Amino acid sequence: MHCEIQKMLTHAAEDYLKSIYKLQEKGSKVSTGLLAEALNVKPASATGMLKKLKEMKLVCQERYQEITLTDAGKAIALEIIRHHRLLELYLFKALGVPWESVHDEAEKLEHVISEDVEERIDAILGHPTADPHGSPIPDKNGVVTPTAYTSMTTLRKGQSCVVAEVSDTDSALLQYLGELNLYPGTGFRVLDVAPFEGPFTIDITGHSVVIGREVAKHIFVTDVQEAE
Amino acid sequence: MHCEIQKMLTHAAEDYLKSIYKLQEKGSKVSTGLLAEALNVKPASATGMLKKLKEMKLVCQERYQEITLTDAGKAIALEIIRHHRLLELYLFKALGVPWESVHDEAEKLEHVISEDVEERIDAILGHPTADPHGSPIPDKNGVVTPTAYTSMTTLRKGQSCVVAEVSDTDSALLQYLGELNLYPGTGFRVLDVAPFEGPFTIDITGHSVVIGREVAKHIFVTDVQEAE
DNA sequence: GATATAATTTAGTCATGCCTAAATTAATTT
DNA sequence: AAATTAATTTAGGCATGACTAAATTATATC
Repeated sequence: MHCEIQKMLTHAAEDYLKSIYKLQEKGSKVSTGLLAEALNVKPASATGMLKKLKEMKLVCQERYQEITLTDAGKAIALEIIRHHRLLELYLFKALGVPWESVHDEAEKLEHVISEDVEERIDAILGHPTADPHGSPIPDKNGVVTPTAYTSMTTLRKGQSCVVAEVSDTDSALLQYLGELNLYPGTGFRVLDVAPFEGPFTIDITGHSVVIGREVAKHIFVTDVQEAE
Repeated sequence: MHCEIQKMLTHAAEDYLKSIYKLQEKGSKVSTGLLAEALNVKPASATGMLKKLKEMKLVCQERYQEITLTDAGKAIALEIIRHHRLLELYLFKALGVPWESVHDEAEKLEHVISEDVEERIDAILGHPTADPHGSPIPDKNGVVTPTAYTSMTTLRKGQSCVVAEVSDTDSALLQYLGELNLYPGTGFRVLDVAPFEGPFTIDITGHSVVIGREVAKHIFVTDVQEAE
C-alpha cells in the first residue's frame, strides 16, 4: 500500500505526516505553529516541509489555513504509526525493553523497518490491537479501532475501573506509572478523591497509592463500575 | 565505549569506517578509489568524507597514501559490525527472515539500534560468535575471534568438511546456497572434482549436488578430513 | 476603521553528503 | 628523462532540512 510513494519519502517527511495525523486525532486544528512545536522545529521550517508535502499531494492546506492529510498522506501516516506501535510492543514483550524507553527506540526504528519484518513481528505478537501504552495499532489496511475510555480525572470515590491507555510522551512519568504497576489492563478502585481538585487515593491489587491530579490527567480508564 | 563520539557520527561516516575495516580485514591496501567503489560512491566523495574522518582522528592517511583506522576508528567500526551481525542473526533466528535478506535489513538497522537493545539481543541469542553467514561477531570489547577456514576450491575428491562461512554480498547466491542447505555448520563430502578447473560434485546429507567453481569460491570450509 | 498583536510565510544561511569536471600528483611506459 | 595513464584531490553545484530575520497576512482591540 503506497510503498512506491513511501519508499521515496524522507524520514523527516514521514515524521511530519505522523505528527499531523496524531494532532488531528487529538482533536486539534493543525496549524503550522502547532505542528512545528510538536516536531521541535521552528514554524518557518515547517512551512518549508509543508510546501513539499503539498506538492506531493500528501497534505492539503490553504494559505494560512488548517492543515489536513490527503487519503494518500493519511495512509502513509497510519503505516508509520503501525510500525511504531508494533515495534513498541515487540521491544517491550520480546526484548524486555522498559516501557519508558520503547517510544524513543521505536521512533528510530519505525522509518527503517521493512514491510516483511513488520509482518513477521505482527504475526509473532499474534496481530495485537494495542501498544504497551494502550494506543490502538492500525491494521495492515490502515483501519484503526479506537478504544473507548474516560479520563481518570472524572472518577469518583468508590468507582473501580481498568487502565485503558496512558500518554506516552513523558518517559519519567511512564517510569513512575510502571513502578505503580499502572499498565493498561490493570484494574484499580478509587478509595478517595481529596476536595478542591485534590489527589486520588486508589487501591491497586491491595496497595493503596496517592495519585496527583496532574498524573491522573495522563491516565485513561475503561470499564468504570460503581461501588458494589 | 566511545559512545560520546559515536553518537555524533552520521550514518554515512559509520558506513565509511565499517567499509575501511572490512576491506582492511580482507587484506586489501585501502585506497580512496577502492573505498569509493565499496561504498558505491565516487572517489571525490570519499575524499571529502575521509577529510572529515581524519579531522575527527578516526582515520589516518598521508596524502595519496594508504588509509588506516585509528584505535578509536577501529573501535567504532567493530561496534557497527557487531550491531550488524547480531541483527542478522536475530532477524534470521527470531524473526525467520530468509538469510538472503538479513544483510540488507541489518544494514538499515545497525545505525539505529541502541546499546541497550543490542545487549538484549545478544543475551537472547546466548552471546553468539558468528552471524548466519559464518562471519565472526566481535564481542562487546571489540575482540574478534576469527574462524580458521579454507576455500572450498582447495578440496579434493574424497575429502569431507563442514561449511564455516559463505560470502554475504550476493543475495541471489545466498538464496541458491540456502536451497542446497549449504549453511554454516552443514557437513558435506566431495564425491568428485571435474578436471580442468571443473565443478565439484558433493554429497550433502545423502543428496548429490554439482557446484560450479564460481560458487565454490564463495564457500569456506573447516574440519577438512581425508576419506576413511 | 485604525492599530497592535499573533501567526505564517518568504528570503537568505548553514551543514551534510552526494555529484561532475578540472587540476594535481603518482606510477608506468618508452 | 619525458610522456602517458591512473589515482587522487580540489572546486563548484545540488538537494535535504534545519535555522534566523524580515515581511506579510490574519485576528483582536480600541
